[in-house]
Amino acid sequence: MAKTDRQTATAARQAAILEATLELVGEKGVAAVTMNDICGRSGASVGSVYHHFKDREGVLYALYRDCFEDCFDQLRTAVLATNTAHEGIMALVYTYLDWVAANPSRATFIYEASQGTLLRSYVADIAAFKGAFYADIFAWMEPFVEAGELLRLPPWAYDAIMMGPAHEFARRWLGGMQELSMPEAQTIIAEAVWRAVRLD
Amino acid sequence: MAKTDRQTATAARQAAILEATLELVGEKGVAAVTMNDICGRSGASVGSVYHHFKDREGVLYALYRDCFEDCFDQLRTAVLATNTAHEGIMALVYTYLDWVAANPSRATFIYEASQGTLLRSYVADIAAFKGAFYADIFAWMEPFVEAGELLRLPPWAYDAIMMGPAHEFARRWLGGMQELSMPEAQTIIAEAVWRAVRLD
DNA sequence: TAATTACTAGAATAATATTCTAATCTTATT
DNA sequence: AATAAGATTAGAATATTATTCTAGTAATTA
Repeated sequence: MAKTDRQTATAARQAAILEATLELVGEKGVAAVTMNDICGRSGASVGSVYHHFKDREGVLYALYRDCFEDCFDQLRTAVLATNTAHEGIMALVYTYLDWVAANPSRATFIYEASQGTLLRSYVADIAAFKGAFYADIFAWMEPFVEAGELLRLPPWAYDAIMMGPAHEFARRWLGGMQELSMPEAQTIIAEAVWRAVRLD
Repeated sequence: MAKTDRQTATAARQAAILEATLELVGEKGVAAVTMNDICGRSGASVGSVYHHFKDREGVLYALYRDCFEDCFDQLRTAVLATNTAHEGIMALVYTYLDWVAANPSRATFIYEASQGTLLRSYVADIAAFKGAFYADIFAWMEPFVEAGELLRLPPWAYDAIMMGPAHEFARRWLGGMQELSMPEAQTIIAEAVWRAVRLD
């Protein structure tokens, strides 16, 4: 079923709006991006933007979701491809920080938007797709936990312990501290996480 | 030198404005708090608020600073009172999460405001007082590093590794997941951090 | 007491998000 | 091909909000 002209045009316009928003957010930060900015940069009229998205928050949510999906896909692929607990944990940290380095404006936006009440109306949806991702990761971990290679912890604790350090570093790196060496950080953080969760 | 009437009145008004802002931020999130809200809740007129603070960002910065100072004071006191590396690391994590549990709206606000570009004009000031805090903590750690009890790492790595997991947990706990047990989290996270940074 | 400075008030202005109405363009149907 | 239906666009009108401005009041100082 080939796409109609309208369908491709619609997709293109929505993509243009989101792309413009991402650029602007990278330049001025979420809080400073106005609907006018978005219209100007994307070439869409006010009416057009409000036709495709419910409101400003709707635009931001769509962008948020796109960014998250991109990141999650890479993490999932990298982790599920490994065969040992150690490799998997390493892959998680390394791949995440690779993604951050490769997509700084997306990463910055995710951190800006995750926090706070910017996407208040969408918390349920966000929780849903994050949950789906973690379910995959937990499924990957379970055999290693069962085999006594990884600590058994409540689910929220894996998130905090395995991703907390990388997030903390990424926030700082993105916040203008890019002279910090990403490869060095990947090694140090991944090994620290491994020490925290390995069992033997 | 006793305070004049005016000085106490000024301090009271500024405190009222910040207190109102904290309440509002707790109720609706930073992004949704308007100057009108702040005036209404605090009883100050528009002119008064703008007399005491440069602009909306200025109000938020003052509140941010107050919150941070309160938290830092407690952490510093708790950590500097310990005598072993293990006790110090435990105190850091436990005290921080105690503070979060005791001051949920302040903690929420700090997370909302640290991220993103909300306090853009004040990044330098913020970096300065954060830096002063970390300097104290590093000074406390140094002897233990020297003695081979704690890993020697670049400074940014201590922050990421020691505080990352607690921050990650706190963000989630504050974001409506308060059924997660804080005491359990304190134990699990503090021990994980200890495994990550101890040397012997 | 007079002058100065700090503070307050709220109307006026400016910047923004959002809504609305009327067009135009695409697709499906005949 | 003509037409109807729905999707999309445009931009003016409205509403909300931050900020500025002007004039006043109260406290402090000389």
